[in-house]
Amino acid sequence: MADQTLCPVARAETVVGDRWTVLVLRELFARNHRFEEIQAQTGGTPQMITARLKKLEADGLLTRRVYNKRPLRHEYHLTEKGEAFFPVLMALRAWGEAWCKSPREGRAMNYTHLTCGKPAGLGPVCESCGKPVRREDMVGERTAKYQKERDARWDAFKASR
Amino acid sequence: MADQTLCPVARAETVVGDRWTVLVLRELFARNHRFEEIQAQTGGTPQMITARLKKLEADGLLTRRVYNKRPLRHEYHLTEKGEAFFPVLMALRAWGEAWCKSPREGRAMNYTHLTCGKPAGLGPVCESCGKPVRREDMVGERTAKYQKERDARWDAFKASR
DNA sequence: CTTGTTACTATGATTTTCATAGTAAAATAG
DNA sequence: CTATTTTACTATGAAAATCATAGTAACAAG
Repeated sequence: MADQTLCPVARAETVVGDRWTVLVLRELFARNHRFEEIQAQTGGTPQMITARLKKLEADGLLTRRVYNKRPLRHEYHLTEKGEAFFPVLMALRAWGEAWCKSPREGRAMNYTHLTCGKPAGLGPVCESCGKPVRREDMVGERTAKYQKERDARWDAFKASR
Repeated sequence: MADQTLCPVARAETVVGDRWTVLVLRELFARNHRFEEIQAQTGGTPQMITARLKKLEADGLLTRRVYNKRPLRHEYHLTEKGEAFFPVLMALRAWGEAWCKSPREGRAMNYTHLTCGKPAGLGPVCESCGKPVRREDMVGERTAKYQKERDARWDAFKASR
């Protein structure tokens, strides 16, 4: 865990400073827990995904859970440390929505703040009620366009074998 | 700008999904605007830094500003898009402080929330007054230990030439 | 007993990164 | 006025990571 610096950003980046790693985490937060789904939705090669899952496990962000013996199959689940990464992903999402898109492309996800029952928006606090949002107080829903995109990716993945 | 996906996280990662890029941004937020300082504090090789600065400029997160003609010298400054990345960096910092350190190592930075005059803490909202923190409402101060670390890195960099 | 499913591993070409060294264009020092 | 220093890079070649593609292993279903 220890790097050679006190800087928390540098520390964090040795763990999550990699595109594939972040995309894998995105899938885990989206409750896709299996290798195949993660591979299909991130578009990574098997060894990219294998390597990131191993490293994330070694770094304590996820655990393997057996869901089938014979043949032995695992699901990947976030630990507390992994779950704690949520605010970073939300901040990244907000920045991506605001600065990496043309307006007409539209959102990928919409979150509802369960505490107040209204849209949570992009910020660290709910745009409707102003309270800080926690993951467990929100439900995310994919927009139709984004859901379609994901379905298409899954189909394409399945077709290529 | 357009990738092949609507996902803002994936979009963002094509821009900032890289250790060096994030460390360069950290230095720019720390108001280190020159090549040498950035190189020294990130520990990158010249071409790592050159490449990231070029890409960040191409992606619209920073601009070059001439501070000396003859010889031509530039400073690198964040654009609005670059400045908007601040919440991500803060979220990453919070996660790094909370999960990538042993408690006895201590903080690297402490921020004071100018609006209320008290410590801002790690969260997206001020731990003292509860309001969302913006960059312009905060002053960060390096802890003595972290400042010393940075001074040492600078000295070592300077000594190696 | 062949086909399908899931989760990988193997391979070789390409690309990126790293460490080290060197260049260029002045400013400053002797 | 020559020699050193400063700042910002570029060049080079070895080492490591990544990519596309293909293949394997272990079982389940028909």
